[in-house]
Amino acid sequence: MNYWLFKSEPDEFSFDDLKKRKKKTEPWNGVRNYQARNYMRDGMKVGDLGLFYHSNTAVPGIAGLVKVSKAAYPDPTQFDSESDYFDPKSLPNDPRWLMVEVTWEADFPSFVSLEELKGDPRLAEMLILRRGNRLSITPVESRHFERICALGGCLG
DNA sequence: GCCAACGTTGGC
DNA sequence: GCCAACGTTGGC
Repeated sequence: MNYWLFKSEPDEFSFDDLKKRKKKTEPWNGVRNYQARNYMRDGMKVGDLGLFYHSNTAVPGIAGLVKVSKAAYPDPTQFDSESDYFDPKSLPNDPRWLMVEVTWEADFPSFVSLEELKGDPRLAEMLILRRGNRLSITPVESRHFERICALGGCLG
């Protein structure tokens, strides 16, 4: 099993929004970065767990847990000229962008703020904490994942 | 294939 | 709203 971090701006789509979705599931569309796409394509398997991170908001941090419920497949928004995510250079017979689907898995009894993540020496090497990191999807080491779950009061 | 210019991200 | 950091673009 692999672990991941999914960034989302809560003003656009929050962890609570996910919980309110039908089947608590949402296609993770709109990823337009090759490295993030490759993580989805090459690394993500159904059943992998993810940390749902709120970015670009007053108190950034991790709101809860999601599970990858569908493996990578072509993101239809790349072919939709009405969509913000439309990519005229992507061809239907050779799609450039992929997405997975994520499903709500568990709330964190306590939100784990970015400040808290930064303050924990055990998490110092996390990709998300590296300067200038802007990837919307990053892999998470199991030791980091477990530590963050403990901070959030999840999974015993 | 270099690299300057540009647009975006995201914490603060 | 500022701005540092980064990815992408496109002229050469």
